[in-house]
Amino acid sequence: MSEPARPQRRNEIRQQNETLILQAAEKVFAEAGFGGATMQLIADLAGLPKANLHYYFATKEELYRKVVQNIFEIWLHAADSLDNAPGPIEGIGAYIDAKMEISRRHPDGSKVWASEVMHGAPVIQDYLETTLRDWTAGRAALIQRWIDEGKMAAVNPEHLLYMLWATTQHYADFGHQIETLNGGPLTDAQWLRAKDSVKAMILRGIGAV
Amino acid sequence: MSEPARPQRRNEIRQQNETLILQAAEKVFAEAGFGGATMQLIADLAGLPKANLHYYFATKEELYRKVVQNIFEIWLHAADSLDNAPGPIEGIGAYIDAKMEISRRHPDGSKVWASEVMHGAPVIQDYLETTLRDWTAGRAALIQRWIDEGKMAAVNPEHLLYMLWATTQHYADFGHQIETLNGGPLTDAQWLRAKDSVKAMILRGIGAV
DNA sequence: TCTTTTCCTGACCGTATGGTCAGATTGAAG
DNA sequence: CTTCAATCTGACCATACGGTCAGGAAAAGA
Repeated sequence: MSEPARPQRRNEIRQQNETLILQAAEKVFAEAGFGGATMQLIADLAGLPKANLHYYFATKEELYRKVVQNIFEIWLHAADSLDNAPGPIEGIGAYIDAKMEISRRHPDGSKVWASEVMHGAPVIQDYLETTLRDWTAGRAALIQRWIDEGKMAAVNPEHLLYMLWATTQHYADFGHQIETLNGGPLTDAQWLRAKDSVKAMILRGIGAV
Repeated sequence: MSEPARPQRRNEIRQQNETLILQAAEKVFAEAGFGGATMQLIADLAGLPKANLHYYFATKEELYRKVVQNIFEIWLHAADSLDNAPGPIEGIGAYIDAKMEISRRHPDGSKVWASEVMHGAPVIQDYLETTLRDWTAGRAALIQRWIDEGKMAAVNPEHLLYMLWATTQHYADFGHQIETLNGGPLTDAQWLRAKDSVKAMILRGIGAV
């Protein structure tokens, strides 16, 4: 085997421990916020001594930055569904599907992102001003094109994007509230219904039928 | 004058300092999160010595609890617009107006609430399970009644409520992101457009026309 | 095998934070 | 004026946290 299951190859040690730490960090940052999170908690969750964390990530800020950057990557790739779609029904429908799936599979990441933005984006302000800004402008233009082609109602593209973000991420960021009102975690069927409800209301709301 | 402008009446001293501290606390908690906020920061913002804070609020947790409870009150009263409305156009329209206004006027409160829920509602879990649960059930029934009367499409009432919360609160919680994309704070006209966009998309989305 | 580089970690340090307290100050009551 | 209770605050304390470091273990290279 050239790729053994429990190896101690140098390359893999680094890779393995870094992802281990990043996963633990994402969870702790999501649950406690940046200020409430402690390196000791992250270390315990990762099953490593605290000093080992500082070997891979010099400071708490650096570790946090990596966590946020990872989330941002996932976020952006979710938008591939929007592009190359013939119209809003397929494009926005698929985008909602993708974002709802992220809310379900990566709720911690969503919370860290929300927390970061709520606190004024001290770490990823530059991303907002460059990458996200360009991204938004591009998709707004795409939506405007669909409007001009008579494929949907003349809604404001930016506010439509905000609504898409808000509605889908709500199921992650406010998942605890939803679970409390629901009397427990959403089942597969309930997630499906949530997704369908969101898609139905938004697609009808933008006149794409 | 029985109510002088700068009095030092015992009653008013307490009242005045408590609200002063609560306002400062709301801002600091919103900007830094519970873990990142410090009593010293709150004291400085309130213009009082730190020890004075502990005279009015024994612990950081107690102060935080009061802040969250205050927000919750405002939240609930915003729903009066829903009740006693003849139908969804007036009721939900007014509710969106009210919640958008709160997002504009009390963004800090909204952020503290979001943060509290995201971290698993350690402080207001009982409120979620009692007050909010009853509240939600009542409004869901109201929406269902409108559906049964043919005044709107047969959407899922709970998911409609989630969409209303998510969309309106997004303008407070993610206000920094929106401002960055917008190139500055929203003007009066832009807030009006935001409100109208949200109302138009949601009302059309639920088939209330 | 010997050397070098990477990885690992217990013990430690300086600082910041939440909270305390004794005593001063100030308004109310008689 | 005197008394009493409420209000205020500088100084202080114990703790917890982020971060450091010297030195040991282990893999890679020669």
